[in-house]
Amino acid sequence: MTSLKRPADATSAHDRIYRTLRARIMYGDIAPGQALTLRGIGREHGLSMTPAREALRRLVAEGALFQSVSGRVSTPEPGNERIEELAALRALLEVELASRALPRAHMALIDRMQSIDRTVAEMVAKRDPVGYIRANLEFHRALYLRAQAPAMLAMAETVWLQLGPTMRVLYGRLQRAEPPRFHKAIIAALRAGDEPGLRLAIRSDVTQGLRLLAG
Amino acid sequence: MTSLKRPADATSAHDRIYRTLRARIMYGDIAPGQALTLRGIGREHGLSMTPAREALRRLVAEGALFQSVSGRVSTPEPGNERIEELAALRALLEVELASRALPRAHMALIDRMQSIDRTVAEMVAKRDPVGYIRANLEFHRALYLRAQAPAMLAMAETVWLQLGPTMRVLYGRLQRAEPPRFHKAIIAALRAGDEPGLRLAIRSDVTQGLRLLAG
DNA sequence: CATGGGCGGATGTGATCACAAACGCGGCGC
DNA sequence: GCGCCGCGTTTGTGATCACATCCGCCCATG
Repeated sequence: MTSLKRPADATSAHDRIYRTLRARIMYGDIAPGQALTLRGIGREHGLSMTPAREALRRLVAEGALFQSVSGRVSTPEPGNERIEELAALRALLEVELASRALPRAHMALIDRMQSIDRTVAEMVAKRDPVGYIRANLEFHRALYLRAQAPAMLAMAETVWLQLGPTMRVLYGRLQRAEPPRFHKAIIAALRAGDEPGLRLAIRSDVTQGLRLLAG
Repeated sequence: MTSLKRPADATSAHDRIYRTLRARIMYGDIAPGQALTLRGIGREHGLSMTPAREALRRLVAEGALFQSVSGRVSTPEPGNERIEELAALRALLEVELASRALPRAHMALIDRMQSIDRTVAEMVAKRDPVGYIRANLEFHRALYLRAQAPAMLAMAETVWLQLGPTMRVLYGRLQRAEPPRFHKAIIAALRAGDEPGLRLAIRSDVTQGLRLLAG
């Protein structure tokens, strides 16, 4: 564990740990309730506990991880009321983001979204939950990037992050290999420049999967 | 600086630093562009740089502080487009929070909000920007607490935090001692149970001050 | 055999150290 | 007098250590 190499590192070490863990959590690669230890995370990345501590604390601050009173951190197991609230936040933020992106959506973007949607369908067919969640969020992010609203997009991603572990069990629960129904409606509304239709389609798509949890 | 007694400490040390700094930033007690150093913050609290580092990193993660490429942290000096975006976020989140709180707003809550509003007016008369911002946010928080939506409220507070240093210069800029015009409209809508009116009043109150910056 | 106490390992927290990079100030050259 | 270079100081980063606490497991006891 001797610190020697420092090969022109673009980003700091804790940032690498942070990004790695963040991606794993957001895309449902970690099951709810899983415990994470400072020394364990550090060892996995060949680093000491210092960067691991900062990465974990940041994820806790963002609501991606839960910290018990004794300081142990683990991925959260949110209750239904919290899931519903996060879904409502997704709807609120993403409808606004889509609405702002609509006037700037070129044809190239719509084509790219359709391509991503095909990837989503592939992942559904392969029963790959992590790939599914990643592609699905990529579909949304591609649109929202056009909204030119970085703070709003960051908030939406924070919500995705908090929903990550839940989305895993959720999309593992729906066994039928059905791709998201509302993506086609989203693309159609984008093509038509139909703002009310887009808002409804986004809201439906975002709320869709989460609804069957409460039922 | 030797660690001696830790007698039933309710919260950890970095949390105390975090809360202190967070309050100072949110209520506009720190001017934009002010630099903060790890050793300086630690020394101010009689602690080493370790807890200071974690508190600062958390505030950076929440967007309350800006970190330069060299790692130095300072309070941000946001551009106008970012301020507008944050104001839009306030409107989006707080209208929803108010709408959810409306059916649960008892008479006692409305009375308390009126009392807080008098404090706001006092602070305006005393030309106390920090007291003004604190009382004003307390007015809003009292209402939103009734929404029973902790994640949404946390997001709204994060936006307040990011706007803190800006609000200071903003409310320092409007020299006339005028209390917020729309608080009365908010209270009236609450009394009447008028949801559309409440949504409009909240949106107006939130957007009011920020508008004159762009003008 | 069940249950509770105690002990050892695991874990988080804060302090301190070593080091590299960045900042700033003063002196030197023009 | 003005600008630029260089060095000392400041600052952030990661590693390591000391310590208190927590968790779990094993064994003794009823």
